Amino acid sequence: MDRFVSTFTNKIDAKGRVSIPAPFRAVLERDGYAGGIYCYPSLDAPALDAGGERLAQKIDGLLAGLPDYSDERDELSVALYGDVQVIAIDGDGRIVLPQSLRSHAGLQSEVTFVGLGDKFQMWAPERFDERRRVAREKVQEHRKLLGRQPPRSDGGDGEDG
Amino acid sequence: MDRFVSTFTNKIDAKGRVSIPAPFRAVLERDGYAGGIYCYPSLDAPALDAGGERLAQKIDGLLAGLPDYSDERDELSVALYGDVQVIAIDGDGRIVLPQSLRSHAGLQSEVTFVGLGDKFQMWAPERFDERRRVAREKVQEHRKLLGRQPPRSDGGDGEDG
DNA sequence: TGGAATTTTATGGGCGTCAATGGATCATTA
DNA sequence: TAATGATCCATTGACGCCCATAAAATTCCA
Repeated sequence: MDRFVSTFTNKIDAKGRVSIPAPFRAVLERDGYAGGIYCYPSLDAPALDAGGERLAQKIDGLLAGLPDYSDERDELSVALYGDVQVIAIDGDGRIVLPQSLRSHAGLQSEVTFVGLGDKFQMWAPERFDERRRVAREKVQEHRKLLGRQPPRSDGGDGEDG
Repeated sequence: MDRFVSTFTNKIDAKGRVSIPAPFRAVLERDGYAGGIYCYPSLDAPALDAGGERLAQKIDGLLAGLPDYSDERDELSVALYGDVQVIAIDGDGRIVLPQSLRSHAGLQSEVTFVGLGDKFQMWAPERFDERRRVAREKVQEHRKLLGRQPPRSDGGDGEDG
């Protein structure tokens, strides 16, 4: 299993250090950890996106499809690479987030790590709670669209919620 | 195809551990147990939903159709993954539920495990009794509509811890 | 068929390990 | 030398792992 899953909340200490949850570290190592994680402000949320080598390769893959020196490629590479920071993990599994990233996510004393499969996000706990509320509503909508079919002989997905 | 069926009630011990009913464990193992069960708050009930790899694949399947780095994917993956916790099963078939999940379901000293086919739910026994009572009434109404009478005297349905 | 022996389960507790956190020491550089 | 950052060390609390016990179910045998 080499996907980021589950959520964890850790503290930021007086020096600005945060422990990356051990399960996430394990994923990063298996992913081919190369000295640092890739971290950037989420495009559509007050949070930070982060990941390892696989995430970096995915970003590369998106650019690969576009012709060199096209406007799209320039714009997209600025959007994708422009704010990316490579952050080192210390011997105890901790990172220090630069001020610019911290302010984007409004991080104060705690960080909630949210596994999203190929990458993970870092949130201020309060903001994540709010987002989660919204997210649950959206899932309910999807559930109405996808699930909730009359039970077939197969049984299928009761999806009772 | 192995499915989660029946209900069982087990105790939460002083360390917060609960035994997963042996029949459910058997289903999880045949399902390709990979180190933990996937668990999240039920969307429309004071309970927890849980399952094994098959449930995880269902969640992944919802995301599979969406392009990487689209807004939809980001939002939906937060929605789907955000609440999910991966919970390890110890050598004796027990799990420890995080505080956040316990409070959603109001779990105190006992947990009622309810099989729902592809997944199962965890309830506080009192709350599940209430839910079951409502469900039975609805079933009775259906029977009347279908012109069938309950064949047996029916009483409690055993199956408890 | 009935009862004894054996296996499976649920539950409780002890203990060692590891992760998270805080603090100290050392290096680096302005 | 002061300040900043990086590496190392220490504590503590949680968690994983092991064993013990009792109850229940299952198997086995007379």
